[in-house]
Amino acid sequence: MSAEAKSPPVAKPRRTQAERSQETRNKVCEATLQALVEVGYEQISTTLIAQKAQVSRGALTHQFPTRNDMLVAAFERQVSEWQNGYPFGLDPEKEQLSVDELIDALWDNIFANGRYVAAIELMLAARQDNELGHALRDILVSWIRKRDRITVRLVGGDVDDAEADLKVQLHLSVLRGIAMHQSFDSDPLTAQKLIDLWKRIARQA
Amino acid sequence: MSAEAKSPPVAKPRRTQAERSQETRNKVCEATLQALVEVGYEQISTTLIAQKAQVSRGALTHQFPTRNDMLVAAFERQVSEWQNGYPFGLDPEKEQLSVDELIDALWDNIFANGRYVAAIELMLAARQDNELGHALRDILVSWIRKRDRITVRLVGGDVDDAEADLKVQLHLSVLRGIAMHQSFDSDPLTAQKLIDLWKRIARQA
DNA sequence: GAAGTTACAGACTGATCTAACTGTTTTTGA
DNA sequence: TCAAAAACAGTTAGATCAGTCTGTAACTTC
Repeated sequence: MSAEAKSPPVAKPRRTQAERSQETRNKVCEATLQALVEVGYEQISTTLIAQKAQVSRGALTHQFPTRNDMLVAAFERQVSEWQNGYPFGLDPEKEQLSVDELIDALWDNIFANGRYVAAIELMLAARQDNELGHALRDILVSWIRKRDRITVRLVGGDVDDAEADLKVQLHLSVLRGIAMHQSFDSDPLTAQKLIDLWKRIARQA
Repeated sequence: MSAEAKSPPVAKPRRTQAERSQETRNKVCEATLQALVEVGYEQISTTLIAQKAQVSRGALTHQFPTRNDMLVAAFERQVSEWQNGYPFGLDPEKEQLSVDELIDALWDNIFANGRYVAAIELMLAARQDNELGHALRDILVSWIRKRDRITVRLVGGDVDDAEADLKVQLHLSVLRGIAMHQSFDSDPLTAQKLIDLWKRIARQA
């Protein structure tokens, strides 16, 4: 008699290939972003990332043939996270934010995290690397464009209003500058004080 | 008999050792700063710098035993340049600047130049390198402290006035953010527009 | 359940870089 | 004038790293 005649259709694998791939890619990207924050671009090597991600170097190179592929994927993932969290579940066509709310939302969702500076570091490092630089720039500009358009709407401006756009750019520049300050300054309270001061000033303008 | 008894005092050398040293160091530091702007930290190697500085690698390593020594010296030189140009020949105890003048002065003397971003890149890259990072930080904090104290006086604040100090920090953060923006943005006019907008807003506050 | 495909593991290689080292030239000091 | 010191030039050793390659395991398709 054959119990195996009616064998289970496929003997369901524990994890599909797609799942395995995705898991490895996730681990590598996450480790890369962490390493970027913790030890900086300079220290990143494929060997280090493989160790950090608890993945063999072979697995890493299989998923990301070149080091740049790995860096681009990590960058893309971070940008995606920013995109997914923006505009905070609001509908810019219907809802608007006060200046205070906008500043807090931008800061909390984008700039407060060490990963913003890590992204800057990556962009700076890749500035002159034609291949990597262009790849990162392409990812960035598409997000920037989207972010800026949404933000202008969020503060009640028109998409084509150059003046409103400039104001948004100033908001972003201020927070960017404070984020950079924070990454070097030892006192974590200074950043919040600067944000509060900026809120006060921006409210009047 | 001795013609050499009254020998010419020294037979003046073309260049003294001190001059030769200084010249080599100058060339190397200058080349390093240029390379930092042009090709970025990532691409900098002692070989490249030696070529760029028109100096043999031997001369370079003689003056700067390690790569870090070279980087630190270049950084120090840049900070010195900022120090020497500040506070623009004014006496902060007697003269004061308007908000507009302060913003222009800070921008023109520190932030406008690509070397500001280059310095940021260096600081970021060295963030986790204990040896290099500490050396750069030490150079930076001494200058920062001095700069901030002078700037507070320049706008008429008291050295111990926390509120005035915070305002200065915000000015610096805004310009820092705009400088970063500029280093990525293709349109060179945006920076000036942002500065003008910031002037308008800062004037009112 | 067998053949084919994809994921993974780890060793190897060539290129590159820093730091050390050896030898040469120039300057200095007596 | 001559010996010592400093500046300079170029080579080499050791380490690291990215990318390649070979072999194995897991999954998929027919």
